[in-house]
Amino acid sequence: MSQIELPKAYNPADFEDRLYQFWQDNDLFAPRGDGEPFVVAIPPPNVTGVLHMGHGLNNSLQDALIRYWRMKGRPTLWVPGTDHAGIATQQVVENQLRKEGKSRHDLGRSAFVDRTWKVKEEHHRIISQQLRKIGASLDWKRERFTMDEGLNRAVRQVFVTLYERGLIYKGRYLVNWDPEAQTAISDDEVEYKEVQGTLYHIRYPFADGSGFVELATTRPETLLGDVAVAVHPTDQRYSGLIGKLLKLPIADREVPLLADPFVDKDFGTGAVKITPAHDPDDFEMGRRHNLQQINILNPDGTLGPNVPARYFGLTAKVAREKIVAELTELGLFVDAVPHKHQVGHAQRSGSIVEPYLSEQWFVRMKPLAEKAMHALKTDQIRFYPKRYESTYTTWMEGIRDWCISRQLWWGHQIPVWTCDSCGHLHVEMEAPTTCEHCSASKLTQDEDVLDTWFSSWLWPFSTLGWPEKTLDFEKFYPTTAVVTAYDIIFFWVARMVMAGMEFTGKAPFRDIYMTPLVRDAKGRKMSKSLGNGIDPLEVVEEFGADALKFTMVYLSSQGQDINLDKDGFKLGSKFANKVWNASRYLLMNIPEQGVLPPDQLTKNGADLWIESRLNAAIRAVDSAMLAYRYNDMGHTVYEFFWNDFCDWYIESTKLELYSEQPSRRRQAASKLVHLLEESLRLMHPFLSFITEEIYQKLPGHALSLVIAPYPVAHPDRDHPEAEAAFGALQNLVAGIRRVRSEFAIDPARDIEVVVSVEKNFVHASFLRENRDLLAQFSGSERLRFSEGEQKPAGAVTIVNRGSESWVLVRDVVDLPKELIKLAKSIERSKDYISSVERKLSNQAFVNSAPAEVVDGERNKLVEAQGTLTRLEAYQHELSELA
RNA sequence: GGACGAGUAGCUCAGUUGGUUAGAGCGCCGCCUUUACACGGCGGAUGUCCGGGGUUCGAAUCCCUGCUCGUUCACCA
Repeated sequence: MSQIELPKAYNPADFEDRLYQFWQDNDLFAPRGDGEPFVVAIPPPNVTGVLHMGHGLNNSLQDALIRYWRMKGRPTLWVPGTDHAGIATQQVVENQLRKEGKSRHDLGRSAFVDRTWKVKEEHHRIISQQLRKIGASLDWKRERFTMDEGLNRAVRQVFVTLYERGLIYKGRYLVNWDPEAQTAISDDEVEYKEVQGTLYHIRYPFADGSGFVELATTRPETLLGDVAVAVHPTDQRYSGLIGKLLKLPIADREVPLLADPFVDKDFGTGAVKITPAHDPDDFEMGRRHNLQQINILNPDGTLGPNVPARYFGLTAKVAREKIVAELTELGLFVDAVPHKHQVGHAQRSGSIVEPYLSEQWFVRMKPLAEKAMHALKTDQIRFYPKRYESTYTTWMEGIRDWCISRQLWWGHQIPVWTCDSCGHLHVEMEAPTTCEHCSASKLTQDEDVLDTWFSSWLWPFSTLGWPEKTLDFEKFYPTTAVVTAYDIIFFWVARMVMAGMEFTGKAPFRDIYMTPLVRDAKGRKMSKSLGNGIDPLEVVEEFGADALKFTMVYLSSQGQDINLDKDGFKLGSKFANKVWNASRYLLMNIPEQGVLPPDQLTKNGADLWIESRLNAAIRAVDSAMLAYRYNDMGHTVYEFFWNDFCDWYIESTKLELYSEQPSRRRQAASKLVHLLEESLRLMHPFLSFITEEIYQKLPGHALSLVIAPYPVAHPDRDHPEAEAAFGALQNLVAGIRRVRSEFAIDPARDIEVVVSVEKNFVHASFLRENRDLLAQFSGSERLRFSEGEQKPAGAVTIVNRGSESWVLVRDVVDLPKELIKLAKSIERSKDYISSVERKLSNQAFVNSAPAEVVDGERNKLVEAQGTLTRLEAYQHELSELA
């Protein structure tokens, strides 16, 4: 029969690239057809680097989703794109320059930006290549970049609109300052880490020489910016002293002692120094008391203006030591005690964040957050898993204004122009040529750029053409789902909902699936510094893209992080290998007279059983998809294909496949081909390349699996009775196999088995009809059914529900061993029976449990008692022998 | 300090509304190179479902409590 050959070894590298090219050449990733679209905008990777395993996971999961819905027939679109990643990308270029001994200022803004574009191009090329390698079915014609012309327009439009709505303002505030990147960053870009610091106790003398106030601080160097000392108004220790002046050492200023209820009486000495320009709390307190703000830092974090000359240019660390030394000399230093506290670090550069006074642009977030909360309350968005709702809500409730200006060159320059003559502000889409106020023609654009997230938060609609009313926007917005890691809820997900609600009046997507995080085998976060990351491309090279995707799907449960080393991908690779080999086997048995159409197939018990199992698998995948339960999808197809289809169904057909009669061979082979074809469609979202490669070899195949219909569960293929009957057959076979294994009977040796079935056992006739199958599976050509005969002496007895089987292995029976095992089985059986009996004799159970549960227990009891009877008879017989 | 999550087989973890004699993958043990697959087949062993209470006819599953880990948010100098 052998007609079609597949290479003996599964080698994904042989066909993956070719197939991806084929898919692209035929434009199969473009949305097609009518109906409700299914749309996902890719979380745009940063053009700073290359893809890491987080992308591997995330894009594998999206691809499975996209391919499934595409096969389901919905117009399906997955929009590709990348993010310019302001600080990160600028840093890459600055690091390059540093190696060349230059700074960005040596190049100048425009040359620097040009150079950054080149870095962008290079990384972009790699990233898009990588996404193709892992098989991501993105519609590349629609690819976008956060700084392409269309998105620039969207960004400007949003800035101008927010400004006009009074939601953007400029102001001089204390912001988080990254002294390394020398830019402001938002609150969300600050990561607090616990650091072992020191609490310094120091004294400030009263100006009139009447003693001193002792206070505690972790940052003595900020003394140079102090403008007051505060205590709690009801603090007895300081009553009567409020309002007196203190002489600030070193800085030689006089500062007042104030009362403010914010101060905690129980911390330190109950007195706190106030540095409004360098501490958020002090900033607030300074405003309440109308205090001066004295900035003492340069943009690079060294001490700068407003400090004594000997402190100029010192780093905070050095200045701190110097201050402590000077205070000691002055006799004002009391003590230094170890103190753990939280210190903010910049997410990107890792440097310690300085609260820093500067003029920045902010977005007023409360009104936006309210709309975004409304979207959740009205079920316009749904989180999977649901518990992330509270993360979202909590953040929205505590929202603070968003500092959006960055002192960088790489990014969207702020669309604000100031008139050189009169200082009038113009917030416009395009550069104005004359001042609307004084008609002067010289205007200067704000030098700063916008936070990267100010373009990312528009992603679901800006990529579809907004603010233009494009066909894509009309048809594909709002999108359906966003798939991303949970650590990005604040930065991206929440803000996208805000932007969607504010600018389009709609939530930008309905479903929010939070992926797990990939960690290393020890559960640590993968990071460059630890060197424990896994390169998804290496996984593709070693195991194939299908192995990558299948493993990721199989291991992604609801919200549980995945611990994995590279060997973990063997899971997917072994499964793909299994699919390969089973398919190879079936392909070499394609009937030479051609595959029979489904309506000419005659179905036996095993056929009905596998059909029913397939139906169940399809339903399980369908419901798992709706709930984003990836691991369920993976387990379902794995178990269906491997356990049901390969281990039982294919094995069951061998009898037919090797039959003397060509018609029987053709029947069996045809059924197998149809089932294989349907299985390939079932598995295509999870094993895209291998299923396509095999599908392309099937007789009568269509253009591609990518656009083939996903299998549908047909009620007329449900056969619960066939499933139960086949289950009984499987149990019987397992029993015989166990005996074979336990008695170490050579698999090649034919044994004699006699099966005695209870007359009224529901599956009695099924078992009899499938004698040949039982014989085949149990390796017993001579297997027969007893016709009222007695059990032959010395046979091993296998007790099943509704039957017992006698295996004639007189010579090899190890009586003592067999008796021990039997005793164990009997004990277990008795325990079980008594537990069921207890249940059934409990009136409360019988009365309150549902009838079907009670009936189920009754049936179990009857069966178990039958089983026990047979076990005991066997035991009796064995003891006679012994 | 708050919130959330986790604690189930040697390891990594499933276990959806309470009702299975508690499962998977890997690992381990035994047999088998049976004409698709040794990345295989067949069989096997291993669990006070973290501890303690409670609700219920019935709890790995619900409630309370304790312990241990993790994540995240938080202005305490």
